[in-house]
Amino acid sequence: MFPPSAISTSQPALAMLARTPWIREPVENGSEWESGLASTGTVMHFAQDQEIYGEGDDALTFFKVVSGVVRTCKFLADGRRQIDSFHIVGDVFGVEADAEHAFCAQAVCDCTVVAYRRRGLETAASTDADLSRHLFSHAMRTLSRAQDHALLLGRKSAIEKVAAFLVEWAAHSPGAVIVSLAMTRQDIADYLGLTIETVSRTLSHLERAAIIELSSARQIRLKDPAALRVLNS
Amino acid sequence: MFPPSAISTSQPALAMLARTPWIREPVENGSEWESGLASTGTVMHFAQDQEIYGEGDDALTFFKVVSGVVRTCKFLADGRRQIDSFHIVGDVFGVEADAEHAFCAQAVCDCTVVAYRRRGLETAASTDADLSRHLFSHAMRTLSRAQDHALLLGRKSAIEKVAAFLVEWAAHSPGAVIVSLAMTRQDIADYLGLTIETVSRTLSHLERAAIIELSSARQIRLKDPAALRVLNS
DNA sequence: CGATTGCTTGATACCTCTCAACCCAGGTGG
DNA sequence: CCACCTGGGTTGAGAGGTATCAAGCAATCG
Repeated sequence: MFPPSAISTSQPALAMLARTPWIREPVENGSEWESGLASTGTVMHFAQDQEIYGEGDDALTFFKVVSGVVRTCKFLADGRRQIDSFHIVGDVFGVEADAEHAFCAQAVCDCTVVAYRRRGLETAASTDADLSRHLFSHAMRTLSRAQDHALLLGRKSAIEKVAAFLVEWAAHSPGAVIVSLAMTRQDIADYLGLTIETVSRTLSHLERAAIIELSSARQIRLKDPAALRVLNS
Repeated sequence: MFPPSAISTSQPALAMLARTPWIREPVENGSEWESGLASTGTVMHFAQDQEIYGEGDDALTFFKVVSGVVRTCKFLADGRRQIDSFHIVGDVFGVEADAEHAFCAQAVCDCTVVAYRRRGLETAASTDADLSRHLFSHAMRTLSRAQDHALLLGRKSAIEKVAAFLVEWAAHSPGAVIVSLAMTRQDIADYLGLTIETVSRTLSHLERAAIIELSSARQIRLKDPAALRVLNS
């Protein structure tokens, strides 16, 4: 699961992360958690496309993104892939109810994560009602995203899917004129249930319609965000 | 939300339901819960296609199916529908993290449910670690189903989708030779991200391949369950 | 440089949708 | 009892959207 090279035992002071107040980063002077979680987070680095954990691996740890982007995905026997979610800074992933990870997690680009021991979370949650509420609400938010995603996959056309993706991804950098994509067309396609060709064609289509502008393949200017939102039905 | 006719104040002794030990049915002699939840479950009946709650309704209650089948679904602005899940006896639905229901819930056929006050669950969970663990695990199981569903919607062909549906639904009556469908072709189509015609054609196709036999439209004999499972990749 | 990788574009195939007709079972009313 | 109606389901013909196969382009990297 963890290539030795990926593990860093150092615990630098990390910038405050906004998303998950119920999980603190390891702090400079020790490994105690504000929430009372008596577990040490381990900072780890992964290179692009490196696997963080595989589908079916023992779920002994869960993770929080410090920098970069992580994707979680499932595969069919013949290799077809469905990306469930892209995780950005502050996002927690790999929390499971079962003993095994239901997904595989990979680095979309070079990234840094903190790994936490699952046992620590579970024992802490059993006595800390507040933490336990946070855990539940994390699960429910993840669920809600998965359900919206199912609506997209089951009932939206290619152009609606791509528009939804752009709107969702743009929300991560509010106010920005240009959206920077960390992932390849293949990632986008596997997230939206399309092929790379259809993604590419659809982006070109949106550009011809003067709704977006492809400064480069990964740099997209949203010229008409309202039009994109309309496509989200 | 609740058509007055649907509410029954009587609380008959209900058969023991296996699925959710963390939520008991109201018992004959009172309304106390074994789990310590000090809230009364209200037995309610709904006719086929009747709405139990709508998308965006205040999530003041959640439900457990006593008999019949319930579907939870979302809609796009133009009416396209995606069914998230079919709920059968013992299933809990309508548990939310937000103030509002994320879905709409409707009766697939005439059915009976018990409605529970959400507040009761929440206050009980705040002091009962075990209940709170059950709540979390319920959320995670629902999440896991939603994620498998997303893989199906995004990456499977029509025949694989239908096969998956039959296998999943057949699992509800293990050992049975004939699978009884409670839902219409439209329900199946909206669950699988297909049209009714494609569902119908695919079932005919499976029948011609001697994998199933349509005793009637809603009664399906699985002649070759192994073949169905193979189609699930 | 050549090789590689990611992306775009074109031609064509094919799967699923759309539109339409028809069938069938069940219910209703004459 | 039968004619009729209705709703759900099936089937066919054709259209259309997305996939597939293939070629070419640009940027990056040995």
